[in-house]
Amino acid sequence: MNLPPLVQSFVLHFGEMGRSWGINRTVGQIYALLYVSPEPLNADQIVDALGVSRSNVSMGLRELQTWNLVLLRHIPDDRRDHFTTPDDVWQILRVLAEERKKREVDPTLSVLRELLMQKPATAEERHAQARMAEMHGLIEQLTTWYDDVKRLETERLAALLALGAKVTKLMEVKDRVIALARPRRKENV
Amino acid sequence: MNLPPLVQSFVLHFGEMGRSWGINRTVGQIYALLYVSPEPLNADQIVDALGVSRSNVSMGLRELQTWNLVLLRHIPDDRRDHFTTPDDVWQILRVLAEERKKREVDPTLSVLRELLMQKPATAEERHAQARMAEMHGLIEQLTTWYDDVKRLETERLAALLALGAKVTKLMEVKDRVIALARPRRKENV
DNA sequence: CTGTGATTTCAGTAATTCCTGAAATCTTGA
DNA sequence: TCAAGATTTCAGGAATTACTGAAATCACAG
Repeated sequence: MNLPPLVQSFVLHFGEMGRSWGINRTVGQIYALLYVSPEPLNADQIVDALGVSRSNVSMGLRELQTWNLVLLRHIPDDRRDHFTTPDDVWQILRVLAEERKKREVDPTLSVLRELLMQKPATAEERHAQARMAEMHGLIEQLTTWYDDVKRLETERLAALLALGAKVTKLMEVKDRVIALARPRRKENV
Repeated sequence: MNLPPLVQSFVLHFGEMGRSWGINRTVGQIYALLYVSPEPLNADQIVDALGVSRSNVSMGLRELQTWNLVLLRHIPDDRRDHFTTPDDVWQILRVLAEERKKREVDPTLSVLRELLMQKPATAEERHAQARMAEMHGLIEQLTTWYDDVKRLETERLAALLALGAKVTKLMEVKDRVIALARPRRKENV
């Protein structure tokens, strides 16, 4: 591996971290390298930088493309493909969230739905199904929220984050205002 | 494996899913089994249910305990340890979020901080550092939000989720009210 | 203490995943 | 159409991770 020390540390860290992210070392390293690189890189440059085989880089880039984490750039008068990452980190976050949901959450949701349709044959199965229903309910709430929030422009999303838990204060205020506006019923929202 | 069909499907799914979650098949299966089981189970019952070796179960339970995903229950007049999962799914979610943050986010944050302290030697390193700063900023915003929100009681958290993107509407209203209250300055928040 | 049963450890093996070099395929300029 | 360069595929070996059975350790009732 032949990289400036700062970049190398970053790349190595991402390589190791890849483990807990479900991608292999090389894929993690390629991503990190492209992320910090000032220019798009072609496959051979990645080979040189990381010291892994050409074919490994090819497979790694492929995987990153299926994750939509990498962009293809054409450089004039150069036949080779060059790669970058999107440069807006919020955009990267969105893509990452979407892909992880697709891989980690959606399949589970669909299995749960399927199992919840079946008729339990025993008390044990009935209990199991009740537990699955709880899990299903939670996941559905989370994904509904996510689908809702992911549409926000970055500006608003950031504002929402900045507000954090203080949002609940806002909700209380809203409830009070509404209560004032129509004071006849007690339980209104 | 010797389980009612409904439970078996669920357990098998979690075993497979474990891959993309950084845990191995057995660990995923043990967790799923405990999650749907009406009673706490001891290690031998898990062995029977899943058809894996006793030592594998022992290691799996160990890992689940380091994740804080499993509870130890003592059954009167029984020397063997029995295991369950917390039964509140929201609680499970909290634990999961906390653990994943600890494993997947915190190490990266600390590496980034460290690298950002160093002096860049070249233009390339300067650019890399700028990119790292962007990433660091985003992660910090997210974790600040998370630290804030995780303290909410389940009630409020659920209300917040239900509101979803509509929160921004609320924020607009707030801004308008404030603008009305002090109309002299334009850019106020 | 001691004996019984429960649990963990660990070395070896099985299974899986990763990576490579060689060959095949694709792409494009001449 | 061909040749040169670029990229991908893939079989096999390397590295890593998962799992097992046997032995060690632990916990506690008698």
